[in-house]
Amino acid sequence: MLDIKQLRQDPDAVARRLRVRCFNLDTAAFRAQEEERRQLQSRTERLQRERNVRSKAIGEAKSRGEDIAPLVAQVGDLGERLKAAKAKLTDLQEAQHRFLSEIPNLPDASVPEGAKEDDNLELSTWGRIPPIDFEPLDHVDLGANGALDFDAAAKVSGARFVVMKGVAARLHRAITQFMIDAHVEQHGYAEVYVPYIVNSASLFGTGQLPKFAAEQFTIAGSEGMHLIPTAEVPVTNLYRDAIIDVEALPIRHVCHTPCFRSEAGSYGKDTRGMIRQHQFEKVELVQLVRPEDSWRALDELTGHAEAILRKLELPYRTVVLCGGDLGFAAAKTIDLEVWLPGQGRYREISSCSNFLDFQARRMMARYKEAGSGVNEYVHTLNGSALAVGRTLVAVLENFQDGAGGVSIPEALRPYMGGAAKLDLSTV
RNA sequence: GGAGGGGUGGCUGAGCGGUCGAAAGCGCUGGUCUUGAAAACCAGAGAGGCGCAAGCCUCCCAGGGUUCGAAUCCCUGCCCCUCCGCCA
Repeated sequence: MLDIKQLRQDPDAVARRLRVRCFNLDTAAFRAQEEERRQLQSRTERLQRERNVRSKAIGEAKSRGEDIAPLVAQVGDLGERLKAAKAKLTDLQEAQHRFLSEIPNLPDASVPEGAKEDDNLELSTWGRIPPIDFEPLDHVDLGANGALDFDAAAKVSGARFVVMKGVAARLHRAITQFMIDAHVEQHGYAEVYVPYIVNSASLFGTGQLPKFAAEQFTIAGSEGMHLIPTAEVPVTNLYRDAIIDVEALPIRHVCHTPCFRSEAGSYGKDTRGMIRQHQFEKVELVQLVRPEDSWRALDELTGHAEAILRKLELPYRTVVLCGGDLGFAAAKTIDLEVWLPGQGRYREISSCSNFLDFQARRMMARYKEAGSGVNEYVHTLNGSALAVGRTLVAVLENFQDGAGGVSIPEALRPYMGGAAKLDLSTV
């Protein structure tokens, strides 16, 4: 949620900045709504004041033992007028709130202009794309002997699911454990376990609602309950409606959850393999920090995600998302893209964002500034570190030996019973 | 699923038709004292909105209702706790 004061002060400036992310802000509508709200609010508050004053006078007269009948008679239809004014004001305020709720965050000044993925800006690359002297297979072919069973998944569930078997399932689990341990032991994150079903208030807090209801899986017959699209939602919302002890900042959580996405509107995109699934696992990093620390925190958090790729010896590049590719709540996002030999290109494996106070304002996550005692919004950040399924794909494709086997990166071996090689020929 | 008890400020918790936005304790902030800290003492401070300001308005889980007036009474919903049942 944007600061409405900033909008009131200079709607055109806000609109200009939103154009970087290809969002068109209707400033005329806002101004009209704001003018009406202002008038209605002051009228309603005048009526409220009058009621308060009169009622108080009646109370005082009564305590003195005087006859209150004439005073009560004087009140007349004040109550009715107040009720009517209040109802109109409530409607207007709700409309304004809805309007405000659907405006995305302002992109940071460093965010490049651009409408789509191709306009993202490469920042750096790491690792050497391995010279493969055979025709690399993609993960679907590598797992074709049953390790990655898309047909089984289609039978029990439908499209965009996978069944992993044997060594593939174990590798998936190993990757997860390895990543969580690294963040807890080396990067200073506190592990949390959270519900996979959340209420609407939580989805509103992180920005998935009201605008992106179609992208969520909603539990039928259970009012307002949704499967989480990412751990970001339950973890960040741990601090909804809270005034956090300043000593507790920065808060850093690592959380492993499945993620559920309807992928509405992505028909025909990435239909092969497990790049885009309705259900996938992710190890997520979430930070809540003091406002002055958030940009540094974004660099650090991105570094923590990068550290995983480096330990896994996976070549990758970092890109900064252009305005048009930026998520609703983010002020800036750095994506990590891993090299996939099977596709011959880089694919997103992590997305690290600074939301500034955008989410905090939606969920009233504050801390009390020492000294001044003023309540300030925290800044929130999160990033995948990493998406587990895509990491599995990257390991399989980058470490394939050309003979149906896959060597296991050093870092994962302790989690694979010490094995150095994966045999995918049978399950 | 059955029966009961609750939801009040950062936290605990009192209030149960009118100077109640709310006692008290803890925690917090400033001061006194101290070499410094702790303790003690004094003072301050709930959350949000509108307004240049003076100031005004809202908020005691949420939504309705009764009333001149609701934290307080009534209805509905949500959530929590205890006991019984069922259960990984």
